[in-house]
Amino acid sequence: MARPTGRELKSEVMTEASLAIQRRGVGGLSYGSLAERLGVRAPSIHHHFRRKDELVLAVTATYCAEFQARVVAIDEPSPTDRIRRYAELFDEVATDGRLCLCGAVAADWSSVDDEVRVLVSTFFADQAEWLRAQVLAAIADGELADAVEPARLADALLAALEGSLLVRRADVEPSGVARLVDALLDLGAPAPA
Amino acid sequence: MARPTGRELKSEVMTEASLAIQRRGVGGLSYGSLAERLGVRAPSIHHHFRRKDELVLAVTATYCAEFQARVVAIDEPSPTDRIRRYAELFDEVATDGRLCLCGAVAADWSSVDDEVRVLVSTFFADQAEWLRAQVLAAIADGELADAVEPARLADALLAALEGSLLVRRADVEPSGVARLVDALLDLGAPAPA
DNA sequence: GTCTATACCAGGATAGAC
DNA sequence: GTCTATCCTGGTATAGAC
Repeated sequence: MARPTGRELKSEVMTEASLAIQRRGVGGLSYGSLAERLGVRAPSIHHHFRRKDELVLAVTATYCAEFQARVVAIDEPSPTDRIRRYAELFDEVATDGRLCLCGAVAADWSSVDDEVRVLVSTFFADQAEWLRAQVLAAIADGELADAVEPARLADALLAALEGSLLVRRADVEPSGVARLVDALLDLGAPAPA
Repeated sequence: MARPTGRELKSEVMTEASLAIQRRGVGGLSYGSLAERLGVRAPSIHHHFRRKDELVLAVTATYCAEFQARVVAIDEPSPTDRIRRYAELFDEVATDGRLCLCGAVAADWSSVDDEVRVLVSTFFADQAEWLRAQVLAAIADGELADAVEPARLADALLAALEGSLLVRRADVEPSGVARLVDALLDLGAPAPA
C-alpha cells in the first residue's frame, strides 16, 4: 500500500522536503526522515533526486515560482490593502513555526550551492521590487505620506516579514505577522490621527 | 606554541563557537572545525563542555548578557537617536554575514533544548521591551507621532532588524541595517515634511 | 520505480595514557 | 588539561535484485 504506481512520489517528496526545510532548515533535511514520513525507503528518493543539492534546488525553484504566482494574483484596489494581503501570504506559507523557505535557506546560507543562492537572491529582489511598487502607488493615492522613501520602506517591510517569522518562534503566544505590517502602515498614514 | 598553560581555552572556545553559530547556525557548529580553528583536538573541547548542548547554552547566555550590557549603556539624549544607536549594535554584532546569535538559534529552533529556548525567548522579550520604552519616550518628546502604537512598532523594529541580517546575506551588495531603521523612524515623524 | 544491502564519511562522545 | 584511539550514530550515496 501507500506507494501505488508511484508517479506522484516525486512531487510528494518535493512537498515534504519544502515543509521540512521550512521547519528544520536545509541542514535538518534528511533523506531518511523524508522517506520515513512518506512510507518509502531513502534510495527511492535518490532515484528522483540523486543528490541532496538537486532536491534543495528543485524545491527552492518551485517555492519561488508558486509564491510569485500568488503575489501577482493579489488584486485589491487599494495599494496598502495589497500590502496587507501580501503579509497574509507570509502567514499562510509559514503556519505553525515554519519559515519562508527562502528565509530558511538564507539561514543555512553557507551550506547551499550557488545555483540555490541565485534563486533566493532573485526572490528577495523580486519581493522588494513588488513592495516598492505598492508603496509608490500608495503615496500617489495619498495612502502614505510622501516623505516616505519607497525603496527603503519596501526593504524594511520585507525584512520585518522575514524576521517576524524567526522571532515569533520564541514567542510564548505567537501571533500573525499581519498586525505588524498594520503598525508600519499606520505609522506612514499621512493624516496624523 | 598556541596552547600554553591553557586556562584561557575555555573562553576562546566560547568566542569561536559564537562566531561559528552566527555564521553557520547551531547545526553547522562542530567540535572538529572548532578544534581545528583553535589548533587543538576535539576532546580538549569536550573537557570544557562535555556535550554540545552545554556549549550552546553557555554561549547563548554570554551573548545575551553582553548584548544587554551594551544596550543599557546607550545614553543618547534623544529617544530616536537611542534607537538608531541600537540598530548600530546589530551591525556591530553581525559583521560579514553573521546573524544575531539569538536569531541563528531561532533559525535552528528544533535542534536546541528548552534551556536555550528560554534564554532566547527572554532575549527577544527584553529587546522588544527596551524598544517599546524608547518609542514611548519618543512619542512623549514629540519625535514620533502619537498615533503610533508603541508595542506594535517595537515588535516591528525588532523583526526588521533580525530579518535584515537574514535578507542581506542574499544581497549582492549588502548595506548596514541602520538605514532601514531610519526609514521606519522617518515614517513615524509627526510633521509631514 | 522501488526495493535490499551496503559502502562510506562526518560528527558527537567516551576511555584512558601522559 | 590535553592528547590518542575508539565507538556509535546518522546521513549521503551507489549497486544491483525485483
